[in-house]
Amino acid sequence: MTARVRVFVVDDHALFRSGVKAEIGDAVEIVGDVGTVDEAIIAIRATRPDVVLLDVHLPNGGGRAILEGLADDLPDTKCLALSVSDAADDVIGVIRAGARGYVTKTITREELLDAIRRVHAGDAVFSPRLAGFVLDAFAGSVPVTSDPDMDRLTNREQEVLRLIARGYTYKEVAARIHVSVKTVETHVSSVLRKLQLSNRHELTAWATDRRLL
Amino acid sequence: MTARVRVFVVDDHALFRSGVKAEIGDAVEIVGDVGTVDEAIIAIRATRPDVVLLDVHLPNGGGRAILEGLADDLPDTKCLALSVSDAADDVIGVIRAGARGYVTKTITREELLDAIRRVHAGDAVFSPRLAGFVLDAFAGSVPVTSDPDMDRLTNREQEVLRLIARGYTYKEVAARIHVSVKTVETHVSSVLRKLQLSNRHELTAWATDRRLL
DNA sequence: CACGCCATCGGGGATGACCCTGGTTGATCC
DNA sequence: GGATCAACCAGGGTCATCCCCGATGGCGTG
Repeated sequence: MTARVRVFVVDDHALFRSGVKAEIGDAVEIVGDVGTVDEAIIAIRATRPDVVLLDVHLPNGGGRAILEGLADDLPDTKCLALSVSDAADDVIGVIRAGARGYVTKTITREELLDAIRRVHAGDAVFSPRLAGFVLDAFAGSVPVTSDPDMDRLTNREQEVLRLIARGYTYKEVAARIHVSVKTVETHVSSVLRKLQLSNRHELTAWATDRRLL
Repeated sequence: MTARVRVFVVDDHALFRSGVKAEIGDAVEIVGDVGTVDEAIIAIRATRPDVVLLDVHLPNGGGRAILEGLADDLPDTKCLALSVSDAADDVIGVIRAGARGYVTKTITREELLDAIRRVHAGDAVFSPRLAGFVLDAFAGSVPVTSDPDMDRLTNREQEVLRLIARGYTYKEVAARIHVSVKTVETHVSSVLRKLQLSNRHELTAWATDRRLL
């Protein structure tokens, strides 16, 4: 390792940033540290660090906002999410947004340095438990968290909902479940009202969100 | 660790299975080993091991066939893919099928034992480089391998396509790109004709398939 | 310069989507 | 036995979707 890894720190707690700098500032080069999303996007573009240590929970959008703000502009800059949270939603969200690793703040100095080096080398780094969340989401095994909205629909309404969401016309749905088009219209209206949606496109989006297809 | 982890080995090379048994048979309990997909599904159901060491490349479907054959019947049995291949497709495929880890056969005895214990504990285990493949696929950063169908559309048509696929009405699209509703209709017609689709619902499905949203 | 392609717009029309206000039947509950 | 609700159906209306026909101007290519 000839040159030290250039690291940028984003966290809304100045004390935490100081802690990171004090702990690992001798082993890596801290090229900057900020506490807000907007500052981060500007400063990261300017300094082009090797690795960004990114707090997941920030005002104004959090780490995801930064990842999305940077988009694909900096292919050589890897982001390592660093959070107190070990919630699945946080992990999955930030990974979807493009982070290359996720570790919790309980990490030790040595583990953090190792994680930074590995992310910089192109590897993905995880607290093992958290990797499980990602895999579950990836395999699609999060089976829809029992749906209160869906329960408010009658059986027939749910049946119609599924067909409509797949793009069938009212006429096709009517033929398929052997009722009149008018009945289908009635059911669709009920579904839209109960789910507070305004048309079948939103309904399709709603259904795909919940993987009901 | 009071009881030894119960491990089942699936690999079409008997020599390799012997090697695994010789190497780690003292540290874990090898409850069985087979070389074919069909035998594996039967024997794994019967022995209910804690961890299955699973070769990815097998005759008759490979490791994925076994994972799919077992489906969710054995929630307490974790599968650790073990392969000579470090190809992204292999890794992603077997993870999608439900494997909880993937390591290459270059692994050392100690690393393998550690991987087995961690998978058994519910963690996900990866050779770091391979984890990157999974994350890339998960973040959807495989940006659609250059789309011949899409290329046949003009810029304006692609723009309209994206908006229509998101559920905007013709009127809303017209307002957004500052043209008349009639122009939007024309573009949509062209898109539907060129892509050989018959309505906007199929268009939405087509677009989500390709992750154009 | 003629030709093709793109982008823009229009008329007219058939069908679909969505809403509103009705109605009947049958099951269930108190 | 009245109240409630799911499921079914109708008439009539408005707007959206999608198709047919057509037109104009710009822009690049042979």
